[in-house]
Amino acid sequence: MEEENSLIKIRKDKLNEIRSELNINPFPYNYTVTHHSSEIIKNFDDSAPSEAEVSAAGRIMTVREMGKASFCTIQDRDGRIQIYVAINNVGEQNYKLFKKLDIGDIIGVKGTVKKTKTGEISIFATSLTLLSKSIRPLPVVKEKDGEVFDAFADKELRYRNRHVDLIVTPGVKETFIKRIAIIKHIKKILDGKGFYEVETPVLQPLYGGASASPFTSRHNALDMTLYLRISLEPYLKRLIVGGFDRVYEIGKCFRNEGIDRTHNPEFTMLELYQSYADFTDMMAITEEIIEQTAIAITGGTTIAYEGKEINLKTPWRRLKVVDALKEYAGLDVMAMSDADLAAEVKKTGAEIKGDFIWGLAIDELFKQLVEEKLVQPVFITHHPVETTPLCKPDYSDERFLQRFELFINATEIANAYSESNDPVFQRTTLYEQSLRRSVDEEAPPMDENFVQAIETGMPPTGGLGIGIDRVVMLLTGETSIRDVLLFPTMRPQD
RNA sequence: GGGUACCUAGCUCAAUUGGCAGAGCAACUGACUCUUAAUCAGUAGGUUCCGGGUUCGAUUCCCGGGGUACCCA
Repeated sequence: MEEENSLIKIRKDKLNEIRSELNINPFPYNYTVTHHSSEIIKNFDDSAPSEAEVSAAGRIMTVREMGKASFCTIQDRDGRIQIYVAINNVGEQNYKLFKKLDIGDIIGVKGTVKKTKTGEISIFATSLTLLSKSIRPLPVVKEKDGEVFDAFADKELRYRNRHVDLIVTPGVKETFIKRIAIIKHIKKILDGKGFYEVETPVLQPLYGGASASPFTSRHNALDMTLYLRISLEPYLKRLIVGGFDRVYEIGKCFRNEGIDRTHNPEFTMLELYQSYADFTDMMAITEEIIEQTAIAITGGTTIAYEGKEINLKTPWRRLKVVDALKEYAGLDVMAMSDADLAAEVKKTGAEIKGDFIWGLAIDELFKQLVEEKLVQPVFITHHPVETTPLCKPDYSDERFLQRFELFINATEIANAYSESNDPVFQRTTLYEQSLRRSVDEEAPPMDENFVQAIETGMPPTGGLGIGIDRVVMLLTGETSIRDVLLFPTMRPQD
């Protein structure tokens, strides 16, 4: 148990005094709230002040005591409002209670709404009710004219104590409310197009749909290993086979890899699959999702991010991987020998796992030399066939795929395919991929049940994956994934 | 995986060349019936992230460990 500091001791003593001296239950069961702070301020009519009583509740954030009349500010679900507490209005017992309250306590207030002499709309309290006594002190953040003093600045403490961060750091709650709105809006768009939202297994006997190391867990009763999914793809495709012709899922995926500004071990993906569609249909859906959501959240299609201006107005540019290499890196990879390609890869400092493979070399060069330059939205298309076994080759040149990745602000936001549905081809490519496990530990194992599903017959299908956390970062201006995850993964403290 | 920086009171931060560990806010006591970063007077509050080492003496220098942030692969 944590050692008790003196501030907590003092607050526990006050808690006992409230019970024993004032005969007040510090943790009552409910309280009737008639108005929230923002409504009170919005509804206030200076020309005809109402004498009607309002009842509000919230957490005490500031206290200014002055003898027999004091001010405090409470914070509720959507803002703050000042409370005027005068002994003449609330009575002696209530005022004694007020003197024992601390920043962080949750109170209910009844009173009338008026402006103070200095013009601040306030509740002139007629009674106070303690709703919950706080015994652990909050960081004290002061604010004047929008300027914040003594901000709760230690990111480690903020992430480890997000409940505190949400209370005291301006804007944090708003970011997460935006996240909620973004996801809601995306669902609305897809629901409107006749997509069914489904839930597929998080715990899986085999994993696939991406190249990544999984988290491993164990089922005791079945005495078996289970993996946390690395993508949503394998089960959503089974549903396409099963006759759901349009499905999507927004859910957590888990990848056992490092943590940085754009990676958290658990993150949220949207994947959708549409029967009878191809990757160009997926481009149209991607454009609609991002553009329309940006308009709904930010009010327009131009967003400022890290000092750059990003224009999300559609349609977006489409550029083949090999053309992007020509344009941004000055490399005509189609005219280069394998040896030249290998030498270029080596120059970038990257390494190719296993033997030289033409398509993977081109993919690596793209990642190393081009990605960082793709600030405005662009669909990068036609990756080499070796980059994934789950996508159809393009009929006009079978060395390349009917695939795109969407880049915005040098970050991969979406990835889409004309999904592979030739079962003979699919069995071969997945088997070959599983063999790569000897040189690439991220290559997923062979999934016989998945191949059998494809063998049953999957319609031509367009598939799309969107990194929700990255979309939220883009639309909220946050530069770290940790600032758009309520509870980012942290190492244990001790 | 590599590099750099940071970790001091509940919070935000100081501490000169290695020389008594400090301030503001918060807390506590008192004054104050329209304050708003309230004000005024006073009081208290520390395992300087952890473990070693050098030294008469370490928050400071060295080694190891932990955590976080930023940059790079």
